[in-house]
Amino acid sequence: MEPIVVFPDPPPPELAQTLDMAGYTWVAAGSADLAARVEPADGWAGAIVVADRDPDAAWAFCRSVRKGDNALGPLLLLVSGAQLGDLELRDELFDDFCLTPFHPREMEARLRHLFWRKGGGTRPELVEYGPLALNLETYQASIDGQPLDLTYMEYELLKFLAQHPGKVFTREILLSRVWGYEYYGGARTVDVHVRRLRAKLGDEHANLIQTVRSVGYRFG
Amino acid sequence: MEPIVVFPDPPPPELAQTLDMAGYTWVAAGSADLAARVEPADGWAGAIVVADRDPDAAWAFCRSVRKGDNALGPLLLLVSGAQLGDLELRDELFDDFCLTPFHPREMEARLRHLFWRKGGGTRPELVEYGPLALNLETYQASIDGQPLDLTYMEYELLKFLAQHPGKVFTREILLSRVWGYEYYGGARTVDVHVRRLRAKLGDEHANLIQTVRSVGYRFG
DNA sequence: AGGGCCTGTGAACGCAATGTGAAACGGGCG
DNA sequence: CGCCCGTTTCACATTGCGTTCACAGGCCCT
Repeated sequence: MEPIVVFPDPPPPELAQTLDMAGYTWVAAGSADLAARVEPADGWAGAIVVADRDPDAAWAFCRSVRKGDNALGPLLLLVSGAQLGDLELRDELFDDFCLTPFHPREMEARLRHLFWRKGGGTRPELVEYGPLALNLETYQASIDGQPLDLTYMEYELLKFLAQHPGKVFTREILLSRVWGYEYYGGARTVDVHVRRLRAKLGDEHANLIQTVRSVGYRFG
Repeated sequence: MEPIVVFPDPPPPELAQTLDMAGYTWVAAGSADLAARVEPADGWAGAIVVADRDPDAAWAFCRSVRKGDNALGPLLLLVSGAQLGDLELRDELFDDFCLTPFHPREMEARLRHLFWRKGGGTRPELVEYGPLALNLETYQASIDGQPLDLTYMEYELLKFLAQHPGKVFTREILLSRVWGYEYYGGARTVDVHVRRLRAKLGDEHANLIQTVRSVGYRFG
């Protein structure tokens, strides 16, 4: 089995010990860049991200590793109880989570179950909503079966919105979740991307992205 | 959302309480037969099986419910730490598990994540009062199920009032709490917004916002 | 009944939030 | 180096809606 990539470097000793005891091979990486550089030819089996120490760095790692073109295996988060609320908007970033301090046997069980699920049923990684379909593997979007020619940011923005249909997001939230936490720039950038998305969606479906005045945008 | 089926009947009180608090509708079933008999037309949203009391019965329930021709939603197990080993050979029976005693917020997070993975639908945060419902995530208000087209300030004012039913607020208090502490403007602004709210609520429900002469307004 | 408050009502004003077009920026590639 | 594409920023147009005002109507007290 390919190794698991673990963030951060070094990981907490109890995590390292648990992984060793359970017989997993793993490699620690201090950043997504590093993880990509030392990635084995056949990819990582999955990732374990410790998020209770430096949450922002952990989320950034998740995002980067999930955006990689390689279809990364399951991603398991390690969070503190106080972070449970933070998970709400980040469902797409992880497959399972475990509270710290964790019981080694619980961690083992979760990892085993994650990898079992991975091997058993390969699901088509799709986001669908009405006539819209986003293929997360091929980075292709289509509406009514017609492929859309979206740029990277357009695709990412549409994906994020479509993953939370109905929910309203402020421009600031969108900037931090789609562009990245460290992004510092004008909020009007969002408007412009929304405009181009609407144009590419066509008159008929432009209203898939709705404006909520003095709040933000909503999909659906 | 369709109800969740819970085993056994009755479930542990803390589980029932957590589900209620999180806003899920659920039905307890003492056996798979019973669960099949009372199943709604559109199926169960998922299942929660408490396995720490009577493991054998719990496994039997899982097997039966999984064998049903209906594609049951996610199945979440509730197990004790001592049972972690038992999970190893039963990966196909469940989608996620939670250790007892469980933290309500962990349970909520797992349920949300399970249902998110299933269909993208998350449980909305609502403010409800009689026929009125305010969805805090989508910024949508509805009365008797009919959506209301409210502006931002109308929505905010109605939300504030509905969050404190029965309580009377002076115009000054409303201005400071809804508009903002630093707000400096005429108190008649409140009147106008109340009027438009009443108009949009319709004749039948206009009295949801009551005038308390020479004091202010009250909801309910 | 009458007068003083208080609230409801309709319309108009003005600003702030958003839409829109185009130009500047920046990085990758030939 | 210069071109191309995607992104960001800016300036301007537009419109939605929050605020204000004047007046009408109702309630309560004397």
